[in-house]
Amino acid sequence: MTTFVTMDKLINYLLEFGQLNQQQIDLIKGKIQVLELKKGDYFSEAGKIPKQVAFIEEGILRVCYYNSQGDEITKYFIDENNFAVDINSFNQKIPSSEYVQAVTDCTLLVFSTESLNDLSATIIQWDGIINKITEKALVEKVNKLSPMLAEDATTRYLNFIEKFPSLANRIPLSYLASYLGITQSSLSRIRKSI
Amino acid sequence: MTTFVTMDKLINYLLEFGQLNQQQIDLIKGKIQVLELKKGDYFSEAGKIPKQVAFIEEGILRVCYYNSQGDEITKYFIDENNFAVDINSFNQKIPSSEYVQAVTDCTLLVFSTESLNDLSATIIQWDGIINKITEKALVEKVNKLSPMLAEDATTRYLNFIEKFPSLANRIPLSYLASYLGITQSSLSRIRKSI
DNA sequence: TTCATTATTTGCCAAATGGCAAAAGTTTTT
DNA sequence: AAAAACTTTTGCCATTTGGCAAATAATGAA
Repeated sequence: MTTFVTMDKLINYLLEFGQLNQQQIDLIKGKIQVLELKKGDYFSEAGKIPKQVAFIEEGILRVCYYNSQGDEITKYFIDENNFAVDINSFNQKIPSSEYVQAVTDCTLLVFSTESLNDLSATIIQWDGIINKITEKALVEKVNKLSPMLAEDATTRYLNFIEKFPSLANRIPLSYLASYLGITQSSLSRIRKSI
Repeated sequence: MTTFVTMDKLINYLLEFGQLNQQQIDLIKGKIQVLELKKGDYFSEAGKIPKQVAFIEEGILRVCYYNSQGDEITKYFIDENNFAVDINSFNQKIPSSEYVQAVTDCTLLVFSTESLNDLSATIIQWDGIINKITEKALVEKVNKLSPMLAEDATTRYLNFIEKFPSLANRIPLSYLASYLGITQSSLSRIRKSI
């Protein structure tokens, strides 16, 4: 199945962080590979060195890992109009310790390492744009996580619903419970109590 | 009181992220202002637009804010050999929502906005180095915060002690309790139980 | 030193969350 | 449709943490 993808979301997103002329935009579009993931598919896996960066055109991904007790922990969810990559592993070219998995069917716009290198070498503003995007994404993650510690589980759940209204009842309890830092049965009880 | 400061820690730290020749190093050193803070002093305050970036040569800072209920929350601690700045407010030149306070007496190496601009314009590698440092610091924060949600308060406290062995009993309970996401009395009980 | 102030600990009880296993509900496979 | 596999809910009880106020300890000022 092929889906028509305009890439407008991506281009508009990039333009928020710097100017690009039409020639540069066309160059960028030419580097992109469209990747459709079905719910449950993995975009990248622990143990492998990530070789791609994805912009989420449509859908929701989650980043997860296994902790020292062997529990699968959802570190965070990433939604539409954001980039997904294990930035540390990608930059340092070391095996990732995380999985990136499609929580819903997704349309991803994928850049390979080589494409990114080309863009970096060709478009003078590229690195600056990417750095701004990276920084903003990380700051957002910190600002999201930090207050969660002070909130009780019900509040964390309500905040999740607010951010991902369509998701709460359509993903496995385990994804959400581990993200919220509670057990599945506690989450089930919280749901009932609301 | 004037303290002799070699700035070696800073230079070595910068060199981890990129190469610099002696001339560049001297230029950087010339832009630095040494700032001594006493325990409790503020490096920057909420409501103000941050105009400085600090490298912690000696001591420990904390970043804190007031939540919607008016509680003072310690967002994180920053120790020696790290930069401190409310990066969002600094870059966007908007008033900060956070305080940066000395938890112990500190020796800071301070760059002003203008100095940073000069260095950025003069040293070709500067932006790259700063971006790498920024990214690494933010990734570390995410990786630190994320597992805390899944740990119980005692584990979080033990991890804190491990990272800041000298601090646990020398700072107000309130700093630490709000960082750990528990009340002061809970922290007091956890302390006793260990 | 003494008083005043502030920080920490403690007691008491309530609320939140965990652990485990069984029951109920869903989905997938045959 | 039935069976199997998997997910979610629930019961029961233990543990953790919170809330509040009083007691104690530590700190700073007069």
